[in-house]
Amino acid sequence: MATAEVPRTLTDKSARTQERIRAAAARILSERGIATARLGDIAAAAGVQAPAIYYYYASREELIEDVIRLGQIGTEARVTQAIEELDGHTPALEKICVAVEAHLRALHELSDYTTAAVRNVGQMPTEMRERMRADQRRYGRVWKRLFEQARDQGELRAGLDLRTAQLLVIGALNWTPEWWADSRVPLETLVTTACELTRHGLASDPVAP
Amino acid sequence: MATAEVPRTLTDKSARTQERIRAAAARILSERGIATARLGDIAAAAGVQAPAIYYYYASREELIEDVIRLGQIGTEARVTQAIEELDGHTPALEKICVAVEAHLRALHELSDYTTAAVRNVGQMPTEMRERMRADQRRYGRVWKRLFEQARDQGELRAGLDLRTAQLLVIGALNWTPEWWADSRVPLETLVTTACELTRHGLASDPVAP
DNA sequence: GTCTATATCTTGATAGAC
DNA sequence: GTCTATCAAGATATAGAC
Repeated sequence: MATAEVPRTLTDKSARTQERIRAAAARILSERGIATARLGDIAAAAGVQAPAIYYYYASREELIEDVIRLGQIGTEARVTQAIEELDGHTPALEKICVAVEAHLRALHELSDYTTAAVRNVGQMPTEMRERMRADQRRYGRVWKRLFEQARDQGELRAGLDLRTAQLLVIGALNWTPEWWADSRVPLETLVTTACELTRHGLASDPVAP
Repeated sequence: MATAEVPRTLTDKSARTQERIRAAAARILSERGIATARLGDIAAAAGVQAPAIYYYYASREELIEDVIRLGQIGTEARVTQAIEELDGHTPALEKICVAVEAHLRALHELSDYTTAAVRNVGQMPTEMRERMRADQRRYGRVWKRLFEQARDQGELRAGLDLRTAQLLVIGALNWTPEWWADSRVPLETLVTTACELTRHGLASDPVAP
């Protein structure tokens, strides 16, 4: 975690203040884009003055990167855990559905961090993006493995371009923060619809209900 | 078109310069986000100095809004035209595929305007977003009609939430600018994969190849 | 029509008091 | 640890020459 060099324990006031700042930054980043997220606004939302942020972070960029990274890692953790909890004999296509559900729930249930990460991926300055690349690739490989398993077990429709299909599915999920909050649709409906679309979209055979 | 109040014909130098400025803004907005798009960079890309922009636009915001609106309208025009060119007896599900293809081609073939529009939808300041809402709703209704037709003709799987399915499909397409440029996949592969996923994802019956 | 020069405003960041 | 006060940088926007 990229904090300033001030040593301190997890139980004191300081840690709570940093958490407030981080959470405020996550909320603002999840609503607006990186560039419109002003330090002053973040500080106000956290109930401190702007300079207080510099006690915890060396720069605005460091704070933003911390938030996005936490969101990224949090999503991966959720999805990975959901998959690992599955029975060893679960069909690969079913695993993909579980990943779809976990990714969606991370985005909309877990916290502002995940939404902040997704909505700002394309807006990161170059160096930040490069530092983040390793995390992104690792998460991408989680999905890649699922798709390869499904293909190897003959569950995918023949001729499907694996990588393209994978990125289209993830894209459908990652775009949901742009519209779901305004919609009157319950999260359950979003989850089941996304699973249905994905399963039938990818499956080689008509899918049992 | 939101230009300044200086009257002039379409054939003179002035119109060409404005077009250069607008195109430069579109390119920069399609690469970075709204907030990192500096007026100076746009001017440089257009081959003028920053103050020259104010001969054509009253403010930075007006220029950006012009670009996004053109992209939005351009996408809708492409999709609408592609659908209207179809034979009257085309199945509704096939129409949706044509819309998917047209939307993707508008994004990746047509111009920077469309990509600029999609990548910056979520970053617009409040008032700009409100002014743009009518255009967005109109485009949404184009898709909505397609989905309703498909449902009414029994081509959609029963129990599918129409609006959610529609927004997931469009989301998958709108997210492609985040990754497709780096990918080594030809546009044709992207188009056919997206059509396949959509068709099988939505269809009530196994789809003929 | 487009430029140079400059005014003005916003915001990230620092200094130092408490 | 957090604040007030302030600086420095960078951006939008304007004035006025050409």
